[in-house]
Amino acid sequence: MVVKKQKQTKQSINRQELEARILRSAEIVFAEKGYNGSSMEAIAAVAKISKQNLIYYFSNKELLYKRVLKEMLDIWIEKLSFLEKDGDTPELVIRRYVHEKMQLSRLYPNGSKVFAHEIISGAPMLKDYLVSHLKPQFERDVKLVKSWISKGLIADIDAEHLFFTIWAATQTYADFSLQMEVLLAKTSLDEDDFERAELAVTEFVMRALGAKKIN
Amino acid sequence: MVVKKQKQTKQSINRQELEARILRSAEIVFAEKGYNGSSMEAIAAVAKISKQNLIYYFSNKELLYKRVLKEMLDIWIEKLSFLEKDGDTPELVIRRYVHEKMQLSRLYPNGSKVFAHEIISGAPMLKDYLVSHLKPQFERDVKLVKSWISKGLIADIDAEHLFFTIWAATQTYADFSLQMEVLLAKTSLDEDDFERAELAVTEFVMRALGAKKIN
DNA sequence: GTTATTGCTGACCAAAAAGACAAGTTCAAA
DNA sequence: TTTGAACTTGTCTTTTTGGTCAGCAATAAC
Repeated sequence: MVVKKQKQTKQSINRQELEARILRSAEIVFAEKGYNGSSMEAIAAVAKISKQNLIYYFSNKELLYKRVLKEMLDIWIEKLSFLEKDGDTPELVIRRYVHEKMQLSRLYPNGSKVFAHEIISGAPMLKDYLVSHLKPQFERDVKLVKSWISKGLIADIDAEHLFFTIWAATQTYADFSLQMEVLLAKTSLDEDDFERAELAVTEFVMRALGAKKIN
Repeated sequence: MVVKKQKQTKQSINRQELEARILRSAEIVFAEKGYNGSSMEAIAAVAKISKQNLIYYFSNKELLYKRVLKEMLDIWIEKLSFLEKDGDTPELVIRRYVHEKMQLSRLYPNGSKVFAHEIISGAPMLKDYLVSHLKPQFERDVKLVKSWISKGLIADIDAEHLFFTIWAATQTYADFSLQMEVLLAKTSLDEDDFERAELAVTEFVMRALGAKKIN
């Protein structure tokens, strides 16, 4: 693919910066209010621009929403490729996978929430993307896990539901953080909470795999 | 508490029925669209009454929404009391807990989704209830698990995060059912899927507890 | 049968919000 | 410095939606 070299004028730099700021702002508002509850005006206010200017950059709400969703999903798909490098044990691969997923919950809680809202709502804007992008990766990853099982490298577990469980257990630290904050009597989850969470989840998963050594 | 005996007229019976139908309808719409995205008109349409009549029964949207939420939470709190009967092993108690939670995901997917939307959005209408009702139960249950650990009945796991993981892993079968349907190439999760899911989740949790026999 | 209560509906209103449009402003290239 | 393009804003229209209100209809009480 040919990348058109764009001259970096003052304007184009501003444009990029402002677009990024808008996307971050939209993420915050969509995460809290969902698609329908978020007004362009509210997003503009967070981004500190006028509604009209927001519309200039993203001509309508649906488009903006889809951009936010797609950004999040692209990050996930990139970071969560289940790559088996030479010499990696299944244990290490899965351990790394849990770690990465947990990082994403910590670093992108808002994007994660937008995604969650969307899926819970029946994914009206996302279904096709799931089929075309997520499903192939899922099937590949499931196949790999099943091959580990058949080679006796890990315990005989349900591969599909292993993924569902890992996703749920990690994603919950983004989506349901408020519930945990209430139950743990904290104003927000800090570094330590995430570390403890990752340790706990990793240990659960490792035991499920029948790993011998747990540390 | 004195229960006022209400005469069961034809009207009052209809009222109860219609109220229940409205609540079920509201649950469906709120689950799909969230609070802001759900219009009273849409709820009325599902319940097959006029918007004005809906407002006659539930004078405003917030009230209706809170009723739906409260109904769901009351069911949860009732079904998920972590009761230790005489002779129950920790293993059995937790096994039953997972089973109950899974049942709730299967039987009340819509209520579960409404709850999820609410928590993800920062629980604007629910925070107080969480503090007053859920937190005490959580703390009691955590305490019990910790006592099991100190008695050496189960492995030394992180009690708080054990609950977070169980909740996430079970709730996901209600909230994220669409994602699974896409990935498993099904139009809806059936009895078998839930059975398989429960088996998988139960096994994960049992292994995490360090249970000797797994079946 | 008459009256009072409960249940229901149509006509409306006010607020919110998406987005169109036109006009003005800033900036970069010639 | 001029010119055209990129950027920004104020005004207006239309649609949606939560909710009111007055009145009609069905039912229960007497």
